[in-house]
Amino acid sequence: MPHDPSDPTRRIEPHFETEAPVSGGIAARALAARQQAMQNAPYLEGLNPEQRAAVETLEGPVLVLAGAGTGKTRVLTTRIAHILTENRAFPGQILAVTFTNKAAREMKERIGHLIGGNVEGMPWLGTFHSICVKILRRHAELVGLKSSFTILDTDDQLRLMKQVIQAEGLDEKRWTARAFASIIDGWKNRALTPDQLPEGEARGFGNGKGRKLYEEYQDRLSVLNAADFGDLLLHTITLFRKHPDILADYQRRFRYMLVDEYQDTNIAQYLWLRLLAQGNPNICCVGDDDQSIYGWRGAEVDNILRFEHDFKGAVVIRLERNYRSTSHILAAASHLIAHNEGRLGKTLFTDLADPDAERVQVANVWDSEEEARSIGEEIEALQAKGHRLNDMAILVRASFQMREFEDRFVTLGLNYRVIGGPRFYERMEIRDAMAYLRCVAQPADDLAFERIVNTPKRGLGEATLKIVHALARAERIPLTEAASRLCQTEELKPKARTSLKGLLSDFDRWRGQLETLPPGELAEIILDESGYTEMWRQDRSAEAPGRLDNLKELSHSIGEFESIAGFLEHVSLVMDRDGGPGDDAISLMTLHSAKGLEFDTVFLPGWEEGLFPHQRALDESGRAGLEEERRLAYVGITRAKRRAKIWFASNRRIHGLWQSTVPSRFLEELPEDQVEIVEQGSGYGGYGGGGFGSYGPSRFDNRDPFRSSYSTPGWQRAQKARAEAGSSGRSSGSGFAGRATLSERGRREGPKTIEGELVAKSVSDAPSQFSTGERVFHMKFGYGHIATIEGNKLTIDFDKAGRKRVLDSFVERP
DNA sequence: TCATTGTGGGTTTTT
DNA sequence: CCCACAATGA
Repeated sequence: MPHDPSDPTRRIEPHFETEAPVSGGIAARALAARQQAMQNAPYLEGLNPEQRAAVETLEGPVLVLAGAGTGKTRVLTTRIAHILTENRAFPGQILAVTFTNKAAREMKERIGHLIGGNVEGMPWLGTFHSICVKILRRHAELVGLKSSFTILDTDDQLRLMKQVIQAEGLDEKRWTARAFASIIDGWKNRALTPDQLPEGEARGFGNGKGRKLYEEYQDRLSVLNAADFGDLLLHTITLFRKHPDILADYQRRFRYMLVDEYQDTNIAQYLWLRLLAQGNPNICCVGDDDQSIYGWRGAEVDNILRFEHDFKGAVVIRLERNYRSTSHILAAASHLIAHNEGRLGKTLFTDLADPDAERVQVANVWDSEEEARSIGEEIEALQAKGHRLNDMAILVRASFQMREFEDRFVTLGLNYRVIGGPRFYERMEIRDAMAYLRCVAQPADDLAFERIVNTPKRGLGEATLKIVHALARAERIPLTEAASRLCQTEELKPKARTSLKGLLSDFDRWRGQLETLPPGELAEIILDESGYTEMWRQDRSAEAPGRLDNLKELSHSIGEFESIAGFLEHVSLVMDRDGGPGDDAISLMTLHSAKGLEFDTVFLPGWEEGLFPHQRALDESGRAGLEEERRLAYVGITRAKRRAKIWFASNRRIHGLWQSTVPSRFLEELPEDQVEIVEQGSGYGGYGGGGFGSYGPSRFDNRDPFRSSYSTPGWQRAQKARAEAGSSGRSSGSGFAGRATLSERGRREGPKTIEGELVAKSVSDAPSQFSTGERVFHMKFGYGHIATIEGNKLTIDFDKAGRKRVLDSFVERP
């Protein structure tokens, strides 16, 4: 631990040596410290009594049940500040675990603010995984790895599993690598090593070969000196179990333990925590059982439900005072979540009286298209009243729902931002580039080698690779090693041999530059000399320029690291997405990725049976699945600070087929008093209007006279036709608001907008007047080049705004 | 080695 | 319906 006197954290360190004070006058000392803290601990000010209790109850197990918006992070960070200020422990004696890097970063930052200094001295604040890596690097040999082990990403895992499945001679279609990956994941989430698998489960996969495959996979990992994400926890648990001395060491070290988002822990994480807490009961878990939405990836709500049972003498503190939302929103959310049985029970409340507060709104639309249109109108109306797009979000259940909104926003010229989705480090070109770097920095990295050996094409196809593989496996040596041996022999075709030789000597040359060149520069050299950048420059496809940009960005960010190795370590654990708030834009994301965020206005579309709650959750997990879906709804509503607006459509296209839908049961579970049923301003004619305004057993029933009795495909087609006729008809009748906004922007005259929409529907395959590559101008997005054309829909790479899909009627030649 | 056709699957995602 | 991926043929 650093003891630099200039280090600002220095002044918060205790006066004692390595052991924290546990005995001898502790009571007196604690009292004195507390009194001092009460007097001059600004960080305690403004905490409500429950928060304060959560901060000050330092000894023994504590469960803080922190409802949405009740100041959970504040409690966690203040608690750490409190431990430090009261001299209960060194920074290095506090273990604080989070799930995401983002959460860890935020905590570090906020602690820094609280105690006024940096928190470099908190080495054990991080994600479960990063802390495990830290531990494993020290004791790697004890779990069959070398300290330099690499961490595989999902892509590498899949390829490895595929090899294992092939090696066992199984049918790859019947037993896919993907399925195997999720099964192994499940095993690792429950901390099951191959020998611990229950017989039934072991037989369930791969014609009864499950255990064998798992063993093989683990074996391959260890030969590669690699670990997957699950291994990081699993190996640490194994380490702790097999080496009580090492465990005792960590138990002694961690005087205080804090866990964020405890409701998201899986069994392995729970066991990991329990092992550490056995030596020292000062564990504080913070979480909200009502926000447990990750059961499908191994999270055990039971962990939080059973806390008092698992940690004897636990104190449970409930944070129910909400600082985020209006009372209407809280009432709606509370009412809904009260329908869950498996919960510890909390009721959120707020003291903030807000006479202008809007009730939660529920609106019905004919189909998803009208849903998008109507939400678009609401957004524009709010915008006109001075609300910023940054303060609004659309939260969907499934990502396919996003497309309709994107299309709509593009037509409206409304700035939007999709949160989530494929991340920077998951893009193909970035993975390829990183594979090159891995080959150079880690010569034994077979997976990286395989990935790029023939990218760009250099005549090293399957045939060559097979030979290299055979030798590598026979000799148990890395592929690069096998390749270089083969270059000495006549086994390969001359062409392949020359090419392979060239690649290997490139690797050697770059390795020689590892020490001398700055990492960013070297990365660029590697990508250039390997021909990788050239490959994309030659590529005429629309994505190529973007990929080149990404590569540039990559070598730029490598420049910020000490070494390439340091960069790789960072990336394998910190798969952060880039991009901050940026311009004013509405956020579009799934309910899952909205957890932890908040917005003034939240739009919640798609509340229909089958979609939300999702049919598959019901089918696969029954009541537990339904409850998790309900928690997801709860998360969605509680994201809203001032306005929550829920939509459900009467018809939705599912797998290409139009289906009439039933309103979500969650709508019935909202409290009548806080909810307002809205007739869409966009005019909603006769459809379903009959059921509105009057509450009853099924207040959201559309009363469509046809729905219940007709469900043949032919009838559905007829309904669809009717919907389309209806929608354009409605547009002319009541779509004036939308059109006015458009023409105010000076884009098009009103009628043309409608024409545009009609055109979009009816003659979408008419040839466009534009051609690919042409430079065009768009009112909202500026200049750009046409990437692709489908009918009258253009995909354009804008200079500033990036790639967008727009209707051709909105662009013109410059 | 590449382009085309066929097939299957379609919820949520972090490390 | 639409996308991604795998097998197939030139």
